[in-house]
Amino acid sequence: MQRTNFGEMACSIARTLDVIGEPWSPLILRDVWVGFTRFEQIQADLGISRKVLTERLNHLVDRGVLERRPYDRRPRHEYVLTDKGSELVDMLMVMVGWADKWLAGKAGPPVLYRHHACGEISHAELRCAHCGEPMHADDVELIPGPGAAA
Amino acid sequence: MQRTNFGEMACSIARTLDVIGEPWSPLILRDVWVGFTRFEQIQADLGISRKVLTERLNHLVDRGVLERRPYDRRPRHEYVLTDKGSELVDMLMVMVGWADKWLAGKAGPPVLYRHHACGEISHAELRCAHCGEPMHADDVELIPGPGAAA
DNA sequence: CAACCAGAGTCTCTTCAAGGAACTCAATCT
DNA sequence: AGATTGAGTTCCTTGAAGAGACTCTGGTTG
Repeated sequence: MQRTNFGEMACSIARTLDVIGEPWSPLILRDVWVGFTRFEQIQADLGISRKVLTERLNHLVDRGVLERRPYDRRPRHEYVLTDKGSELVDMLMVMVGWADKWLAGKAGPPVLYRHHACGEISHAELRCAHCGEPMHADDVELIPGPGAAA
Repeated sequence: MQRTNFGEMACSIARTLDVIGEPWSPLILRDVWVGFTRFEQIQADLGISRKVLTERLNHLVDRGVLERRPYDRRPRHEYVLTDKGSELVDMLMVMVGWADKWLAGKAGPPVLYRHHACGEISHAELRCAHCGEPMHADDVELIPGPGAAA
């Protein structure tokens, strides 16, 4: 789908999009996260074309986000999140929080999240890794980093 | 691009993807966030086709993520983030944090973020809105919510 | 006042990805 | 031996992305 090569841009957002920047990839990660780990399960759950699912899984494995793991002597495998992939789930949780606030409508959110540490139904919010205070769009100033374009 | 209608799925991730689920939209939001607010600026910065940029901007305005605002009596406008759009920037900050950790390579991150509250170079991390403890992929249990499919 | 210019699109055409459906292949169950 | 199942492949059609030229509107310049 991507004709443009986002991976080469000197932009961390573009680089992330090079890995999961078309709509199926986040949904595939979600499925693996919640326990749909096999090809047929994911295909049936999402209704994605088998061809596209094959491509996306290969891509995600290539990029080190998923790992293909045999669960039988037969040609049978399941897909599991690597550490790298697991940290992408943070992004999914932010998407969920946003959609639950702005798009859920009268029916309310389809899924709720219980936090193990406190046992409460909650959602994720962004905090500064340094001081712990909230960190949103207007709370930061952008400055060029070492990998900035020349 | 999307042949599949993600907006109708009972999944908050799919609903978010219906709004910004192809690769250009997050980059457009980033541009508006950092101050490229006019059509020509965004087009030149991203190298996106004018046709596609027009489509994406209209879509983002339709969904209430951006607002089209005249800055002259002539047909001249700029695009600004609404509150709804501003909260999507949270997602972009998580993408940035992930790419800076896993994809930046030797050169290091292209952009750094200084947090106004503490003045330090930092990045965003996810905390439970209820107890303030870290909240990642393995820290939550998913349970059906009121808007779950029947 | 005519000519020129800039911003913000629209139109057209080509190429490539998504969707859908049928087919393959290996190993196991009956 | 034949049917079944998981996990893909292959082929075809449709539609979105990309590139570039064209348009339209209201200033600005000579």
